[in-house]
This record gives sequence, structure tokens and C-alpha cells, in this order.
Amino acid sequence: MQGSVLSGDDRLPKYMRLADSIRTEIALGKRRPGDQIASEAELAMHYDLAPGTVRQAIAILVDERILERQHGKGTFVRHPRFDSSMFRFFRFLGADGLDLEPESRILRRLLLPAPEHVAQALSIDVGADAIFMNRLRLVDSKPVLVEEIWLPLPRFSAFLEIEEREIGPLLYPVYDRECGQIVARAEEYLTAEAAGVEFSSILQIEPSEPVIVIDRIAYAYDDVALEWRRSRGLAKEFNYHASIR
Amino acid sequence: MQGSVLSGDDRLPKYMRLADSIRTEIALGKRRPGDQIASEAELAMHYDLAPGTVRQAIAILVDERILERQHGKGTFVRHPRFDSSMFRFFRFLGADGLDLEPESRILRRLLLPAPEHVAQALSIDVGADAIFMNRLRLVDSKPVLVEEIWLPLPRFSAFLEIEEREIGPLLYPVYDRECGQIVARAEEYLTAEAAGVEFSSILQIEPSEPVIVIDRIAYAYDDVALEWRRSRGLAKEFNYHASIR
DNA sequence: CAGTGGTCTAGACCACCGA
DNA sequence: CGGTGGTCTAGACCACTGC
Repeated sequence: MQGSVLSGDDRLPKYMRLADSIRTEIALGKRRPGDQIASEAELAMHYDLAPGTVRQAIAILVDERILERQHGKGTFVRHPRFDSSMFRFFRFLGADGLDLEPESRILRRLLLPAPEHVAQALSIDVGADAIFMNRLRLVDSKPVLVEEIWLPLPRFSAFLEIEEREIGPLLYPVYDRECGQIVARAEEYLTAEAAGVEFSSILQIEPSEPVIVIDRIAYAYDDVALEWRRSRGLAKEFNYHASIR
Repeated sequence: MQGSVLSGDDRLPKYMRLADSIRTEIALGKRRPGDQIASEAELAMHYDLAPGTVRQAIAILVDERILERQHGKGTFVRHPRFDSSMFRFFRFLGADGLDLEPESRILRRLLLPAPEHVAQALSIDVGADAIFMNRLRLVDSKPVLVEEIWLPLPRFSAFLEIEEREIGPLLYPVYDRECGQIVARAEEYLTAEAAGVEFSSILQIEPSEPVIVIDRIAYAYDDVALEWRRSRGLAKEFNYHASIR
């Protein structure tokens, strides 16, 4: 017999159920970023669907930025590379005038009881232990960004054991490699405030100087919240662009 | 004879040329926001295309937020209603705790030579006369936002003649009604800075307090730049949200 | 009820890629 | 060259809307 059966609520259109099925495979780690998925013809055969229906399903996932099509090659699980999304906003220019990726210095990394706003975002109990990390980002040895990062247990327990030198400026590849957690998307909330005494001394600016504050919650493919992060950076290095329709 | 011919480069796919054709009709004002367009069956008949090809064309325009489909009713030119997009960012709460739309007070409205950054954005000559307007937005009679607005001539010449009381807080409906110019989309650029002496006195805050600065260029359906605007508002009222994938 | 968009079928042929 | 996605056809039937 050929023709596998689509799971899920059969009141939903087939193309949605196929999209759900592929999305779930990725969430479970059966398909990982970079992997090629079955061709449209194979999927049509396997699920006993018309080619057009399969295309419609894939179109959804391409739209969600989960898959990408490459004409003549195949359809692939997309690499979600936005750990540096901050650097679409902040432009850090070195002495040579080129964009720089700030180096990273971890100031603190320890277990702490999660405060309410973090606990709520990460769906853990208020006051439950979680990993807290404090990082400084520098360009030309000058501080430009401070980060407070919270990670839930037990999902990230391995993260406490890693040697600091194994942690580069990009955390999401570390989360994947050491903890098996893939960040698929994020929500960011942005505002500005005066630096204040605490952050002005860290960033070596005047307390009255404005800083941009970006809160980010990062999610896995299955919408589990993986990381809460608050970043503060010099407002004058910051420029955000948005299209509105 | 039935079967109209698609214009444009015939090396392009038919669905793209149909989408271009509909987009152009809207840019020329033949179809206006709220209008119903021909049904998929009619379009297929008229252009001698298969229904699926017509659907693909419409899908593009729906994706671009130019059209919207309504099941059982038809397909319509979408109303681009984002004059109040600022108020997805700024939340102005009145004494009763509800969101308020700030009232508007025009401080200045006159012809001035366009500075370079404005001229470039609006594709006019540097130093050429353009309409400049300075507005203050208030909530409970307290200033919360200052705007500098530039409009190109001769497209907006009628705008100088309008009585101030005919200009409400929303400008884009006025542009449409009085000048026949429809804003279809916009690009916004966002940063923050200390208010400084000029704006602190207008906004009644300390010069060191941070303000959010939003530059916006508004475009017509045919991508002609219609308006350049710079808004400054209290950073503490500001919260922007973005999804990243 | 007629008319609209939404889902789905079952193909054909083309354009692109890599071996 | 074989395999992939991209375009296009020509329908059928369903679900929703408003008269």
C-alpha cells in the first residue's frame, strides 16, 4: 500500500495539515536547519495528494520563513540566523569604517530565582531557579551594549557547565550544540530611556545619555520560550528601519 | 472577440503581468481603496487565463497588502489606514486610562526651500520650494509629540490653501480629499536622542530627557514619494514591537 | 438562490541545477 | 541527463455571503 495518512483535525484543509505535519517534524528535530525535505512529487505520492496541494502547504512554511525553496535543487529547512538581528539596528563601526561584530565578555553567569516578568515570559514559576547571565559587548575595547539573559531549567542545565572560552559572541549556535535547543523566531520590544547610574558606568557614558532598551523573547519551532534577554545600547549608534503597509 | 491581452514584458510570467496590470490601475486611480475588483472568473475570462493563474496574481497583491479577499463577497482594494501607525508605538493614556488619539495643533505652515535630506527623499531639487508644516500633538492639553512635515510641489499646492480647521489630526485623508494623493505605504526610520533645548521647551520636559525620533517617508501606489515627516515623542511613552524569523 | 472566493485534482511543459 | 521547483491549464466541488 502507498499513501500515508495526514494526522490532525480532518476538518482542516489538507494543505494546512500537511504544513502542520512538516512543521512538527522540524520542531521534534527530525529535520534540522540545512536539511533537504522530500520533493514535492515525493510528498504528493506519500500523502496521496495532488501536486498543487503540496505546493500550497510548502508555500505556507516558506512564508513563515521555516522552509526555503531552491529552484532545481530542492526545498530546505531554513537556517534561522538572527542572533545578530541587533546588528540590523545597531551599526558599530570600527576605526576603518567597516561594520564590526562586537566582542563579548561574560560578567556573571549563575543560578538565580526568576523575577516575575522573566518567569511569565519563559512559562516557569516565579522565584524558580533559572540561569542568569550578564554580558558586555565591546567594539575596539569600548563597551557598546549590556545584556541580561535568562534561560530556563532544566532545558539549559548544560549551559552552566560550559567553559567560558567555548562561548563566542553568538549564543544561539551554543544553545543548539550544547543544549540541543534551536531558536526559530523571536519577539522584540523596544523603548528608550536615560542610561541611569548603573548602566552609564558600565557603558562609560553620562547617566543622562539615552540608551535603547530591547527586550527579546526567543522561541523554538514549537513555540516554547527558550530565552529572555534585555539589551541596552547607546542610542546614537542605533537606527531601526520598518516598512508599513 | 473575447480575451484582452496582458501588457508588459512577455518574458515575465502571466501571473506577474496580471498583478502589475491591476497594481497600475490602482496607482492611476482607476480603482480606489474600497472598490471591488472583477471576480476571479471574470478576470480569467477577460485575460483568457486559467483560474489558478488569476488566483496566483491576486495572491501577490494580497501579500503586498494592496488587495484583500472576502470569501463570498469579492476582492477589494484595501484601505491603507496607517496614519495612526505611530500609535502602535506610542501609547497615550488619558486620565481614564484609555488610549487617546492626540489632538493636533498646527504651529507653522509655509513654503520653504527643501533641505538636502528632504529633497533627496522626495526626489525634488535641493533648495526648491516645498510645503513645510510644524505640528504639535497633545493629550489632555499636554504636548507629547512634535512633527516636521514636508510636502512636494506642485502635487500638494492645494494643501496651502486649506483652512486650518478643515485639517484634523489625520492628514492622509486630507491629502486624498484635497490633493488627490493616496498614501499606500511608508518606510520608517527610528532612533533616540536627548531632547535638547529646542524640543525640550516644546515638549515641556528636561533637555536631557530622551526622545524617540521617527523619520517617515510615505509613498503612493506607484512608489512616488509623497511626504517626508520627522516626529519626536517622549521615549517613556514609547514601546515598539517586532517579530523576527 | 446566484455569485463569490477556497480547496483540490491531475496533469503538461518549462527553467534551473548538478553530476 | 535526471531531478528539482516554477508556470499554467481546465476543470470539480465546497463554503460563505447577500438577496
